[in-house]
Amino acid sequence: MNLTCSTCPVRDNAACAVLSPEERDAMAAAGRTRTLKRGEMLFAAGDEEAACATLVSGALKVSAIDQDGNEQILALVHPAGFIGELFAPFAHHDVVALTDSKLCTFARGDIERAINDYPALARALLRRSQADLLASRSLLELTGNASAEARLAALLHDFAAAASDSSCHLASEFDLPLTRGEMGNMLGLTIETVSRKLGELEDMGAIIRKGKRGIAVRDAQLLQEISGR
Amino acid sequence: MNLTCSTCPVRDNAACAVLSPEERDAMAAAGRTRTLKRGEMLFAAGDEEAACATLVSGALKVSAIDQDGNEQILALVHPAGFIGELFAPFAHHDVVALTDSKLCTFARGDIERAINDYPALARALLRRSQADLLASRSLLELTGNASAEARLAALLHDFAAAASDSSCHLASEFDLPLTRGEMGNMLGLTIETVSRKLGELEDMGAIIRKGKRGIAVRDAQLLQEISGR
DNA sequence: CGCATACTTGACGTCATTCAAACCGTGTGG
DNA sequence: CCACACGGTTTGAATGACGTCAAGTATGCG
Repeated sequence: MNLTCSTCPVRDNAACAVLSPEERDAMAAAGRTRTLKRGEMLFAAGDEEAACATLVSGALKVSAIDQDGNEQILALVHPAGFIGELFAPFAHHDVVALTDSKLCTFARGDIERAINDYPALARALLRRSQADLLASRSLLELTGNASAEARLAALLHDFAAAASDSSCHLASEFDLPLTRGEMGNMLGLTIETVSRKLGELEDMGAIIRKGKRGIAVRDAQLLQEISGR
Repeated sequence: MNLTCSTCPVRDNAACAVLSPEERDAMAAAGRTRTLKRGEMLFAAGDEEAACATLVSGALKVSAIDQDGNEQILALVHPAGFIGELFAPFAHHDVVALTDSKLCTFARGDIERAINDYPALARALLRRSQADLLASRSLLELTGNASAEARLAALLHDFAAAASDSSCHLASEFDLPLTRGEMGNMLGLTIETVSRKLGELEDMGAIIRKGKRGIAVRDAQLLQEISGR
């Protein structure tokens, strides 16, 4: 399917926002939209012709599978995020949809050409890459020393912040984008520990579980204190 | 001190290698060399006027201090590496010299100007940033699930690879660039655990400790197996 | 309705941490 | 030269947090 940037929900936030209208039209001619259902894979570790993409809606996970078959989630991708290892000969990680998602994909060659032709695009991607680097290091910081409780509290805090439209306060209620197992894979914990600690956070009065995936923040202050930041 | 690119040991590998001679001269006029002694800080988390820099020789660590005062090492910087958060209003992490180091520093404004003026530089920094991102995710992968033994084995393997001039095999003998405590901070372990596991790796025949910091690789194959990759 | 998938809960084991003490190499001052 | 203090390291024993194994409980979907 061809791209229709004019109605794109992330056209002001994605990397392509820095392009002039003419430049964007040229990119749009090279790109294609693609939809992924929950669980579908965009590309796998080792793929040589992994496309690049901007996420338009939905959510993705970037994960690695170790030699025992355990998945480790390395990053989440939110709308306007860019996926693709530009200078690597093959993909290092799997990229999978967490929810039904819409993307705007480009062949590697087209992106490389665009980076050369449009300096502003290179700068925009550099900015995104640095943001991804910071996010990756935050996760590293979190999984490095913190207790299971603190890790989970921090993750919930992040989700609540991401689910809120305002950037300054938390959503009071939201749905978890990840299963217990995925949260465990992200934080270096087991399903059982995640489940138990969620219960304890509820007992402490920080959150309330609403069914399987729903979370209501009862005491944001407390949640933040437990997370240790 | 002014820069003398012609004798710079990393002039073919650092980001500035992509510049034309004239462009590089212009950059050199804006930059300054700086030396750091072991333990000296380049900048601290929160600094607003953190300079950017290319590491010429030595080694740096990028680390965060949590609210209990524990350091967590997020990344190591090797010669030709670039340091600096280009788009952040302030530094998020500390950067400290692990050994006596030589850098080539630039004011943030000068780097930003150069990125705008020289598209090739933006691309080179993008490439570096993506490499840093991969490194950060590797560390994440390592500290996520692996046992203390596997983490340490992987770290030693990486050091042995970094210490070798050839990119395809390990150095058979090298000095640890980090103290036990720093290795622990990097891997999410305590000093005591690092010390014990080093002993066990020696008992298993994977390595031989030569004094405090020296390591000889006795069985690279075994080391790799223990590391689980 | 019945199966599958995700989640919860409990009992128990294990690995890394914690606390404590001793050890080593190096530099310093008497 | 020796004593000694200091930082980094090693070693031991006890504790505890999280993992493992196993059983049981929703929730949803054909």
